[in-house]
Amino acid sequence: MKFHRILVSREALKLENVLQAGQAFRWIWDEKNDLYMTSILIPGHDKYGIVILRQKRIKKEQDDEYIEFAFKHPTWEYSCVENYLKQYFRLEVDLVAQLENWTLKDPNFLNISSQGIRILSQEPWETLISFICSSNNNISRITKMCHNLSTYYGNKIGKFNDMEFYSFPTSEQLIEKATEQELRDLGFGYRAKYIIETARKMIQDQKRFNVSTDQEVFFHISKNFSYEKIREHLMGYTGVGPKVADCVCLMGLHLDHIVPVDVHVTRFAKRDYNIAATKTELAKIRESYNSLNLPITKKKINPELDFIRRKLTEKWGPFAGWAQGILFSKEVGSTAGATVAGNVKKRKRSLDEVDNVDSSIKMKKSITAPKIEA
DNA sequence: CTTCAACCTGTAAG
DNA sequence: ACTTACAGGTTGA
Repeated sequence: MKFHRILVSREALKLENVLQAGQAFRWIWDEKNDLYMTSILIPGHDKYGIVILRQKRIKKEQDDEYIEFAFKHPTWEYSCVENYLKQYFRLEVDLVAQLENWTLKDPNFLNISSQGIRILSQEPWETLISFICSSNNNISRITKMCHNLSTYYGNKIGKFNDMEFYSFPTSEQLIEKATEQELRDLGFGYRAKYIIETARKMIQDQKRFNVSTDQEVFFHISKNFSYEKIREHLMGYTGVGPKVADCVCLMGLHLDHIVPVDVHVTRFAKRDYNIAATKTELAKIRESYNSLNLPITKKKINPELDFIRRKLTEKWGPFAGWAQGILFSKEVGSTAGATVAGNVKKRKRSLDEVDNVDSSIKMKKSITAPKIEA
């Protein structure tokens, strides 16, 4: 297995804080070898492949800082994987410079490190389903759900280190193979219905936009719609409210200025920024969705949270979503009370429990319990 | 239009 | 052992 390097500082990217901290849910951490592994689809190649990443934790003096990647796929060249990873990690965005920029505008950033937290550019369909699963849920279980979707409804990709890898299922595969009851038996709870209905609507959207893949549907709406229209469309799926829609916009459709507002963001927005809307401002927000003719948004939106979203985007600028990622991590870390400064919660998946899935619905423990790193 | 209970499940904490 | 609270929300009344 040959590893290739991509130069990037740990200040700009820390795999441990990006790959398993609530943004992506299908990276597997091999604790023993300190590797991160997943299956990915590179546009232009029809088959999924396996990517392996690693990053040294300690930097020696005057050493270059880099991440390393290896891969397994019939036709990939190292350069196309490198290009893919560069865009997956959005390395064209200078995180250190952005942090400086936020610090200038916002004193709250004064003593904050980036922790190497970046916003990823993920596959939108997978992002949508993952974040539908995220509602009223914890990272450990979301991770488990995403892996189970792949294992039960995706395609077998191949093995690495004795571990079987699967693709993330398309909407078509979900409709073909999964039922609501089966997903419930797999532990999805009330989200089972959301997933089935979303997959069904996605198939309809493919017809409506005259395309044949999930990805093309997202490409279409992202290319032709404004942010408000994109969100309106996303909230047309069952189980998708403003927060999930914004997560898809930010992490799936690279709308970098979008700030998904959840309970943690709401907390620090009020506490640290004193953000509170007046009645007039709330009325104005409602009015804006009326005049733009966005009935679903109007129905699902919470004007108070939408106000917070607007204010934070206004404050932080074009990469506000990235700023949110850093503060969010800090907020969750401190509320969890179990992380040291500079480290986010880390979770692992053990190697031996993943394999060996038979056709019967058994699932449950494919992921080990969350582990907090000291 | 706002408010609020209900919703599945796994796990840590009482 | 047994109970309760909570987790990056959304829905429907």
